[in-house]
Amino acid sequence: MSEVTIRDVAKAAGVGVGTVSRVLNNHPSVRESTRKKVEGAIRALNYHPHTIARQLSLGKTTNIGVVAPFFIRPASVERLRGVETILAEHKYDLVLYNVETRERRDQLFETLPRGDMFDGLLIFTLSPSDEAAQRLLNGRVPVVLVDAHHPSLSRVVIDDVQGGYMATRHLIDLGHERIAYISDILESPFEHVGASSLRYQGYRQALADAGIPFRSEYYRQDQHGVPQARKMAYELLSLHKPPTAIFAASDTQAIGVLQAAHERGVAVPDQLSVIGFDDIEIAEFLKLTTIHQPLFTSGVEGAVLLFQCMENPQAMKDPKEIPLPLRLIERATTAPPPST
Amino acid sequence: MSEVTIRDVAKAAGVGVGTVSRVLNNHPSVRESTRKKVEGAIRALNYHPHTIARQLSLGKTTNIGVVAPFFIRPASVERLRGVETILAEHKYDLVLYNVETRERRDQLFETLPRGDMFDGLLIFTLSPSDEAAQRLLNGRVPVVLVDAHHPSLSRVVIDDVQGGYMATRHLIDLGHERIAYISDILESPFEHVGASSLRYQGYRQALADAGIPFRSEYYRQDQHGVPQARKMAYELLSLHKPPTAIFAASDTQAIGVLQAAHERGVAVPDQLSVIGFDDIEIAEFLKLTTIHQPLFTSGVEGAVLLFQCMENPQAMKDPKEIPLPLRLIERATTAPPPST
DNA sequence: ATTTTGATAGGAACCGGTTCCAAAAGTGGT
DNA sequence: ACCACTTTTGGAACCGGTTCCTATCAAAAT
Repeated sequence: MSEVTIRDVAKAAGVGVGTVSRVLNNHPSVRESTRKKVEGAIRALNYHPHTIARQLSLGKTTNIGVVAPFFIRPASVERLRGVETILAEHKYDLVLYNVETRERRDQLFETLPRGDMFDGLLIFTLSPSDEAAQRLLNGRVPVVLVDAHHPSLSRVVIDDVQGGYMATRHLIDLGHERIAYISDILESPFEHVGASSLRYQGYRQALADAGIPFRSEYYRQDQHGVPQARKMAYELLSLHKPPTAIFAASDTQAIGVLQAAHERGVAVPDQLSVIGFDDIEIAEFLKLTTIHQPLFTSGVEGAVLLFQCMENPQAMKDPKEIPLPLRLIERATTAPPPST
Repeated sequence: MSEVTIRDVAKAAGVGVGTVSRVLNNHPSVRESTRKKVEGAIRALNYHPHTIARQLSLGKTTNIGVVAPFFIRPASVERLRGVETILAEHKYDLVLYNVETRERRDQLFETLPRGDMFDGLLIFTLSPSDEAAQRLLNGRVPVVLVDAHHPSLSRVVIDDVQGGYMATRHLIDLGHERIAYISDILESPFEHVGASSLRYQGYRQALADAGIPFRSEYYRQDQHGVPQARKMAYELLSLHKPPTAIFAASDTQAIGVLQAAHERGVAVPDQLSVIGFDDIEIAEFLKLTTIHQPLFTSGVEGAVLLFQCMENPQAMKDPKEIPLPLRLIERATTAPPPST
C-alpha cells in the first residue's frame, strides 16, 4: 500500500510540502485552518511518513543499538529489560546485535562504529580491545559499556574482584578450606579481560588472606553452560580429596554443580556448599546462595548514561565509571563443612 | 567522525560517484585499475557507506522486526534465538519491539504496518484482531505470526487445545480425578484468543471425555508470573478437598506451584502431581513433567517462512499454517495420586 | 581509414523526508 | 489608503546513497 508521499499530501491539500512537514512535526507557525486541511488530506490518503527518509534527513534515528552475547547469558535478558524501560520513556526503538562467536564480535566491532543505524550504542559484557575502543570513540555515536571495561569508555560495572572475594570469604567464614572455583574459560574468545578472571583474582586473594594455599586441582574452566559445569563438578567430586565447597562463576554454572551433586548423591549443603554469582531469577527458587548483582539496574543505568552522552556529546571525552554494589545472598546451599 | 560521503571519495579518486557506488557493490563493469584507485581512496578517507541513505535509496533495509511480549515470557527468548540463526544466515539485523502493556500493543499494531524500518515482521504470541490483521495485510511488508493465530496471516503454531488435552489426559491416565488448572488470565489484555484459553478447552475436553465433572474451584487464573502462580497453588491446596494434581498453563507457573507445594510440605509427586507447559530450559533441571513445544524451532520456521514471503510477496495472499508437534515429557513431578 | 561494437565511466535524477529563505498574506497604526 | 511589521506559506536545496542514460574510448570488423 501506502506509497503516498508528503508531496502527494501537499498536492491533495493544495499546500506546499513544507507546510505538510510542519503539520507533521506540529510546528507552531501553521494557521489552524491550514492545519485542518492538511490533516484531512493525511487522513484521506492514509498517509504515514517514511521513517527512513526522515532519519536520513534529520541525521538521527531514534534507535539505540545493543550488542550482547545475548543467548548464552540469561543475565543479558535481565539487563536488556532494564534498558527497555528507559528506551520506552524516550520513545526509542531497539536494534539488537547478538554475539555468539568471536568472528561475529570482531565483525561488529568493525562495522558498528560507523553507527548510522542508531544514535547510541550499548555494549554488554564484551570488553573491547584498545583498538576496538579507539574505533568506538572515533565513531559517530556515543557508546556505553555495561558489565565491560575500558578506561576510555563510559561504563556501568561491578567489582568482580571483590565479588569473587566476597563469595570465597563467605565459604571461608563458614569454615571451609577445600574451596574449588569453576568458571567459563578465562581467556574467553569474547572478552578482553573477562569477569570470570577477575572473580578468580578475588578468589585467590581471599584464599591468600586466609592463609589457605591455592590448589590447582580445585580450579577448573570450560565453556559456559550447565552441562559443562556439571562435568567439571563431577571431576571435582571424584578427586581423592574433593572440595567441601564450590564457588561457581555464574549461577548457570552453579546449577550444573547442583545437578552433579544431586546425581552423585552428595547432599547440599551438608556435604557440599555451593555458591553462585549473579542472582538470576531462578536462583531464588533453587535456594542458591549467590552474589547478587543488580542486573536490571545495570541496564537502566547504562541506558540513562547513554542518553546523557547523546545529549552532551563531549561527555564521551571524560568517561564515567558507575560502580554497582554487590550483595551476598545467603540461601540454602551453603553451610559449614561436614565435621569429618 | 566520518562525515565522508561517496562524493568525497569520488573526488579523491578522481572518478564519478556512480563508479564509487559500483565499486562498493562490486558491480562487474569497473576496470581493475579504477577499482584499485577507488579502493585506495576509500581506505585513505576511512569511508564507510551510510546505511540509512542506502536503505532509502534502495527501498529496503536488511532488518527484520520482531514484536513480542518479550520479558514476561521466557519462551520468547528461546524463539528469538531460533529467529536469530536464520537472520544471521541472511545477514539481516534485528529490530525488537517489546510489548508489556495493552497500550503498547495497540500503538505498535497501529504504527508498525507502515513497516519502513524493516523488510519483514514477525509477531510472537500476540494474536491480532481482525482489524489489526487487515492493517498488517495492507502494510508494506510481509508478516508472519509465531504462536499466534489469524486466518488471514501466515503462522507457525501449536495445537494448544490438544496440548491441554494431552497434559490433562496424562494426569487422568495416572489415576487422578481431582485435577486443577491454573493459568494466566484467559481474556488477556494481549491476546485475542490466548493460548491459555485453548489449553483450558483441552483440559475441559479431557475431563469430559473421561467422565470427570468439572469443578470450578479447581480452576484459577491470575497474571502470569511465579508469585501469582504460587498464590493460586496455595489457595488450591487450602481447599477442603484439594486437588491431587495441578496442570499449570506454563512452566513458569508450574514453578510457582512447586514452590507452594514445597513450602506447604506437600510432597511432589507423592501427594501432588504437577505438570507444566512449554518445556523451558530449567524444566529439565527441575525434573518437571511438561508438554514440550518446539520453541527454538518455532523461531526458525517463522523466520524461514517470513523470508519466503519476502521473496515472493504474493505468498501473503495465501496464508500458510505450519503446525509444530507437541510432546509429553514425563519427568519426576507426576505420579499416581496418593492411595488415601 | 572508417564504422561498429562493447566495455567503462560520469553525473543527473531519484528515494522521501526537513529546513531555510524569500515571498505572500495578514495585521494594525496613522 | 498606505506603510511597517508579523505571521504564514511555498518550494528549492539538502541528507547520502543508487541507477539509468549518455558519453567516451579502444578494439574489432569492414
